[in-house]
Amino acid sequence: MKVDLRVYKTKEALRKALMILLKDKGLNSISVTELCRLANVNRGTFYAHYGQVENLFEEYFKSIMKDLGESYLEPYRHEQNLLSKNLNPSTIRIFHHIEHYQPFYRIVFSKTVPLSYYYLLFDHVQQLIRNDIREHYASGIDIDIAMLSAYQANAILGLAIEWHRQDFAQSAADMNRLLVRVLRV
Amino acid sequence: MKVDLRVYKTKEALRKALMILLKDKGLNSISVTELCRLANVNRGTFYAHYGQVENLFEEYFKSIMKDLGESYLEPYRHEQNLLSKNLNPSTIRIFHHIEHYQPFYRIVFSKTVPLSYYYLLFDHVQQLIRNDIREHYASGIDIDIAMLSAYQANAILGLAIEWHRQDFAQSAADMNRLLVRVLRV
DNA sequence: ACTTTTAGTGTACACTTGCTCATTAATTAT
DNA sequence: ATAATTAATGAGCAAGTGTACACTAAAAGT
Repeated sequence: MKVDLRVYKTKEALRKALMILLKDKGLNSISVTELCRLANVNRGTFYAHYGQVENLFEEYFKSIMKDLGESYLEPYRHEQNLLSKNLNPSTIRIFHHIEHYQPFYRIVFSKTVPLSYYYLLFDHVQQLIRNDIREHYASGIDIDIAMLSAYQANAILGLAIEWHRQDFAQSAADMNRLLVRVLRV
Repeated sequence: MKVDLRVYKTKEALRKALMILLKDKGLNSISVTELCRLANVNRGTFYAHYGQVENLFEEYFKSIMKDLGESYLEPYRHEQNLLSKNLNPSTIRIFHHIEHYQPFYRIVFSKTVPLSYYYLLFDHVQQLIRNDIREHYASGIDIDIAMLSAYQANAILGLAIEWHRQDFAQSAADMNRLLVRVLRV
């Protein structure tokens, strides 16, 4: 099933308009009306596709999450397990990923945005960790894997939050080294 | 300076109305109009005090955060350091705190709510951890304390998120025991 | 090329939002 | 008790929201 060209054009126009507006205002203060005005799309058309500005952003979000999954999952497999003590910093790509999409993550970590985006990010990282645990601790360790992976995934995101709060002052490589040292405490 | 009785009454009425509405709808789908209708408060009065529904909720939030700070900070001081290997589960009160205010935390952890509430919670836990680190690791360890505390605080919140996701199936005591085991992995 | 399908448009309506301001009324200070 | 203060009200306004529906036009299938 091919995508209707009209739909494609409409969505592109809206996405581009959103990116422009996001440069100087928060997601929640962008009205449907001004977005459509800028995108030259009828307001009714917007509602047919999205319903609210957040949903449009979410679509973009998911494409970026896909990048995190595809580009960064593979390297893990060929390296030491993710959270062991003899962790190789270069295997952890999440900070590089965030650095690469920095303008985007400034939005994701901004206070006014709904918690759902954080959860989408959390889910992805948790999944990466979960795979890692499954591979390296074999079948059964005596702890709930959902809980263990939630703990470790969110710990890393804690560093990302603090990184954001410090306005991304450190480089991604710095953050990797920092993670390794934190794991040794 | 005494609080004007009229102000007190208005805020009370609004807080109660909000609690009622929150029982069967999300924070973001509560309109100012319906809130004021239920509270018998003029819409203009609401805007004079809060500006948006979120700010009203935030006021309530902060009173609960105060409880987390006051009731749970003290016990830490007389126990082993918080995140050492010989941690006593009973010293960690955060899960009990969440359990106690469970209906409230169902809102805080719900997807549609702004990230700011999560940050308020994060800040408090980070502060607890930070104090703990300062006391037990003395003056200088070779790592950025902001980062280390962010890591550890958010790790614990990761467990809370997963707990919420599993609909608080475990008891707070279970969560404490789980934390101890996670720390030993 | 022609028909069918379906996305997008324009308009309309009832409602909410955020804000302002003169008026009313409750509370505080004397 | 009375005056001074200030919070709350009600009304009004321009703008945005969410939804509906007949229409127009672009794209897909043949």
